[in-house]
Amino acid sequence: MLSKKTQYALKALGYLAGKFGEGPVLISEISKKKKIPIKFLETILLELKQGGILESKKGKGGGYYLLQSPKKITLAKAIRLVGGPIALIPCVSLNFYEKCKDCDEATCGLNKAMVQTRDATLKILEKKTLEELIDR
Amino acid sequence: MLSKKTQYALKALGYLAGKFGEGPVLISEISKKKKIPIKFLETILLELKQGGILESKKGKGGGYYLLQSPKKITLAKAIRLVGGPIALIPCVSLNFYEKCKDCDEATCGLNKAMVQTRDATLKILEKKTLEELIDR
DNA sequence: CAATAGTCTATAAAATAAGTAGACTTTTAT
DNA sequence: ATAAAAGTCTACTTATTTTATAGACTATTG
Repeated sequence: MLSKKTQYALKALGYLAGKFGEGPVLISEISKKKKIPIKFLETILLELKQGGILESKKGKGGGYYLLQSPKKITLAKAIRLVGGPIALIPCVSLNFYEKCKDCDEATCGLNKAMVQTRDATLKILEKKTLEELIDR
Repeated sequence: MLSKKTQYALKALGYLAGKFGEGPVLISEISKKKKIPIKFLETILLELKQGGILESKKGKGGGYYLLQSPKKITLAKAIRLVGGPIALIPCVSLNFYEKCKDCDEATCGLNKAMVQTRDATLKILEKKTLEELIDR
């Protein structure tokens, strides 16, 4: 399951995607519209900024905005930035790999099954973009 | 990510799958071979028994064993018994569904993307069985 | 220079996961 | 019968992660 934090991040990004090209959006506006606790949202947006997909502006007229077109940012990328692994077990994660202590990956049946699961998931999450998250 | 508990469960089930038809297997044996803390393993096996895929026998010569052929038990079933949802968000889970507070599922883009992800994952996890987890 | 709005540091509360201890029950073999 | 084996049950404890909050600080604008 995705953490609440990751879900908040995706909702916030969806909102920003809908406002792409319209200048900075207030944290407080996103918080209200998407019902995300504002302080928690602050840290999430900051993380996304440090991850390179958002930019911000301080002072009056400031806020957050997407750095690239929503079409250019995949869900896989967004999830990894705040939520970590997409794979179901560490020994099968591309971006957060950790070796299994007690099993040989070459012969481990669980490993094989999880690789396939990961690939199937990624095939979708790397095709879907933030554009798909815009409210209609 | 699957919890450690779920991973332990799958490893234990893989071990039992390899011994299918050979009578009860000691908890302590599984614990040693699969390096799973024995007390934790006890609770996991009990849960799997209550879930209907394992049976146990007490007393000398006792232990745990699979109730059906390893081929008959899918990974999806095993994961759900101990680990809960396979879907990435609750509003898209078949077995652990929870309604979203603030979004309409019919129009929510995230919902759509997650339904597809879930289906892709399930397609694999419902095909793979415990047989695949047997050490070679 | 005052108001606005994001940033940083620090912490706290809540939930979940992981693991342990020990008494209890059932079964088997002697 | 009875002792040993082996799973069961109840009740904790500890650790980790998640979620959330407070408040001071910094940058920008008019």
